[in-house]
Amino acid sequence: MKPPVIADVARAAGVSVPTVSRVLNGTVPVSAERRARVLAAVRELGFRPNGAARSLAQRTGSMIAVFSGNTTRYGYASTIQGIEEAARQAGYMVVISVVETPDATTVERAIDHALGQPMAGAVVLEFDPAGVAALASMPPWLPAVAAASGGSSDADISHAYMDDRYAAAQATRYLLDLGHSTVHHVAIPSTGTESARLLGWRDALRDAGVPQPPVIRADWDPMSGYDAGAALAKDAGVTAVLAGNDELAVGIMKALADHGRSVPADVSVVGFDDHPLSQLWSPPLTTVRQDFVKLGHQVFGLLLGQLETGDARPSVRMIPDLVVRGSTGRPRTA
Amino acid sequence: MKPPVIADVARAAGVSVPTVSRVLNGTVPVSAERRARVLAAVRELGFRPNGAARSLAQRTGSMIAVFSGNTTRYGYASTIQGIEEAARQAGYMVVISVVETPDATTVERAIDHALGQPMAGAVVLEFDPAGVAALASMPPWLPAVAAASGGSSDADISHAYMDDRYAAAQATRYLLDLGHSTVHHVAIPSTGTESARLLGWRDALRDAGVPQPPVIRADWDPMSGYDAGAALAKDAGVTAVLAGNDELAVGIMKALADHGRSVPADVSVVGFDDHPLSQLWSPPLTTVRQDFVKLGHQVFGLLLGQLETGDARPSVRMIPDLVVRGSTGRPRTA
DNA sequence: AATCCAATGATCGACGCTTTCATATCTCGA
DNA sequence: TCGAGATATGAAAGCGTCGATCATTGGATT
Repeated sequence: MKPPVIADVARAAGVSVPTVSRVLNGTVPVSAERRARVLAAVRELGFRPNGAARSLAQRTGSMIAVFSGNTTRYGYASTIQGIEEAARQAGYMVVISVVETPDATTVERAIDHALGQPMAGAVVLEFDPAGVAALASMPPWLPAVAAASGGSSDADISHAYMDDRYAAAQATRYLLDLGHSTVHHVAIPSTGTESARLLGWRDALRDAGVPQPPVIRADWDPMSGYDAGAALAKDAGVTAVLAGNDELAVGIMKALADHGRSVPADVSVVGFDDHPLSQLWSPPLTTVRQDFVKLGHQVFGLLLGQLETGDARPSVRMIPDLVVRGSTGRPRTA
Repeated sequence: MKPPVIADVARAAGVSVPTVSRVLNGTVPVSAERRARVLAAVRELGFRPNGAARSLAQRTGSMIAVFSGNTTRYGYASTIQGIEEAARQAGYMVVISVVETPDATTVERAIDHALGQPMAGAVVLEFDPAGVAALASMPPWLPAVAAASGGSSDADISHAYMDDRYAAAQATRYLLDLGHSTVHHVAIPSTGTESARLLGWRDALRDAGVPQPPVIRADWDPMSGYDAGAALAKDAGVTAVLAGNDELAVGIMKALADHGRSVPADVSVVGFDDHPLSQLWSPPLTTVRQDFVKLGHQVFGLLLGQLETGDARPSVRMIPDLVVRGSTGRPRTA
């Protein structure tokens, strides 16, 4: 049992192959009568044009590759969802290419693999070192854009980015304004240089002329937030923490609670991302809301523009906003 | 600037086009010296075979389509990750095709779109009505498998499934054994028939000869769990709740807390899925652990077997296990 | 040294679709 | 009524790759 091809349709409709093609693509007028015959044949046979042949003939694909790290993380999954929605709208399919580590072999393998297929363009999720490496290895002839958090490493490529540096500074200032003498930071893994969130936190502390506590490094696992929180809990001087993301914030809060320090009475905690569960926490988490789905829409829009006009669009900046909930308050002594 | 083609490589290496093809595919012996020249040319030009031409010529793709609902939900995202890992291992790319609703138009569009590309096979995430509908519309010539939770609607297609019915019954019995007089259930959206989780819950209650409270219907949004929890909180007779998933459980627990009922002292709550954050809750959530990543591996294995041997593999059953943490305990009066 | 048999390289179509290009048909104004 | 222009349609030529068929070379055999 094989799928029907265009010749089968042509035969069934009693027309030539190109005529069928013209009806399907609607570029050239076809008489109403033949058009009807063709459409009827298409429906009857359940014909679906062969994408491989199609992209071979018009030397352009209708798929876009998304290079991403672990797709189960909230920010990644949401951004991909946004890209997929926008792509589907525009008639493109999304191919996921996971790049787990930034080493050359892994990156090359992923790119080779993806670009072995007929791709119209690529979106790189430049949220981690692997993304940065992938971006650096993109072949020049492939239209590509990047979604980033806090600026891109590659100025030649247009990108949509969350201004996390600005937002982190804002969140830090908010804590400072509440009366906290300083703010600690538990950082997510960096993209090679320091994460924009860390940079913004540092900016705010510097501008306020406040001492900078040492950065606590965590990985993507919420449990590493727990470990960081446990360390923080032992230091009575800690009254405010900016977490690199909500998962980490949750781990931190749990550790704090387990060590007898209450949130927000003893310690204020601010997260990052506005994870769907963060508002259901006790207390509800104050966090920096990131609209990743919209970021996905935007970055795909950039790519689409590039695909249609041929030249790159200027980058798009998105500003996350602070959502104040129950996990932050004035320090005891203020 | 255009990507190099095989003819460019042949010219650069001073050999014929088929020779390059043979070096690349390694089917027929080629002299060591020419082979070296070809490989050098490939590397230098950055040549990558055109997938469209390739799949057209050998009429088989190296991509597999995954039909899924909203990809940001934990179970979906994790399963897709598992599929992607296994597929990458085996040299396949994963194409995401989101089917948002079960209506014919949406399903047809998604399938048309995906199958327009050269697909080797398809995996359907049969976790919701949209998945069921997608499965029903799969063309017969495409090798397809399904990942399901609690049995598949289609006996002709091999599937890997979590035995949620069994697991839900087990979890319910666990609560009953703790001394609760009955167990309430907040259900996730069903797949057309009732969800396996609901069925298992009902099994356990029936077998125990215990009255079945009315089912509370929720959707995928954690906030709908909150609403359900608020309703439950008003009924003093409620001492145990089996939630359709962890997100819902979190919402329920929050509502319970907001209404002055403590967990687990007043009400025991059991979740489903073992979401990464559920152990960091206060109290840590007792839940039914589902290894979705492994489910993804398994279901891809099924597809791969089918692709290689041509005939379908028997279905694979996976048994989730109950993880007892802090959100459950004996009822006050027991 | 002549013949035959590997071993290896080159030529020649598919594959399914799009896209010139040429042809048949038709319309309309002079 | 006839020719020019417009228009629908068909024939043919790729798109980049792979597989089968042919042609060639070198060496081994007698």
